[in-house]
Amino acid sequence: MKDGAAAPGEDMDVRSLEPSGETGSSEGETTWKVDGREFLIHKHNLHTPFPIFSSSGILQKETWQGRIVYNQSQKDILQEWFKQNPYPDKATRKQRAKEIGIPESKIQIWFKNHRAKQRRLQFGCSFGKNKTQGQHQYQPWTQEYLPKAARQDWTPITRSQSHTLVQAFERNQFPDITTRKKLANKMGIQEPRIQTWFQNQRSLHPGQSRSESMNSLADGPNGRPEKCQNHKEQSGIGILQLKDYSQPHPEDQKHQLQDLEQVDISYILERWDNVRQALIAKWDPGEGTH
DNA sequence: GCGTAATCTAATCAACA
DNA sequence: TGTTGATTAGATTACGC
Repeated sequence: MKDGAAAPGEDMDVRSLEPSGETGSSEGETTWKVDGREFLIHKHNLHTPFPIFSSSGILQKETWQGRIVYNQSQKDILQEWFKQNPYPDKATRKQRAKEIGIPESKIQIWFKNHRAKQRRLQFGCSFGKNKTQGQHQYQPWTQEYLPKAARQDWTPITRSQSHTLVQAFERNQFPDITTRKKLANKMGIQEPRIQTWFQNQRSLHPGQSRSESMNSLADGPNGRPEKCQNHKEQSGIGILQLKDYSQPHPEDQKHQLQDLEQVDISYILERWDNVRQALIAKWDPGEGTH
């Protein structure tokens, strides 16, 4: 854990957020000192009304869910279970999840990624390039473990729940983890089921692309939103990111920020707007606000 | 930079009305 | 039997070390 960084899924107390002045850097860049840490602000990041911090910053819970880092003992256990059965059914996954304190959906993801890894190891990187090959043709494990077609825990979705989901889908076909969790809590359905529902709906109703769901304010130089792939260069400094895949509309984004528990979002928005206005005046005096 | 958790689409299966 | 929730693979993205 880096100093000052929140643990995955853990919110910092933004009430202590206190912009303490800018420090100059290169042209079109400045840093915003917040609570002892520095956040880099790029000139082209100023036209979003809602600051989105990188994972090294404050509001991590945006598009990318903070990833779990399994410890060695958890990995050992998972690998041992994988040897026993690379396709555990839902009941088994739930049981395993309880035993090592990892959500069942994460167990499922781990097994899926591990199967892919095993295939790569066995067949090399070229494996999977030819999609005409049968889906289960190259399993490195024995036939007895081929995936069962068991669909346990069928989740009936009521009419009112469906209505809520459809409304959410119409607003945004690519809800982020925060939105999915909010929906899950609201409807009493597990978040992975929400995710599955949206995936199935996107298959049934292809229309809005992922990029179309992005905030129009977040358009990059080519009229398309910037891809969020600069984290590797950030190394310890937060960036107020302009883009977020799954924010279709500023109002939705505001609602999502408001949903961040324990966060006085009006405070951070107020501060952000002050900084933004000051920087726009500095960098684009003639442009004014958006 | 690499390993890998998380996410996507597409195909398919199977429970349910 | 059609609809729809669940699961899979492969590809890809992005985070942590």
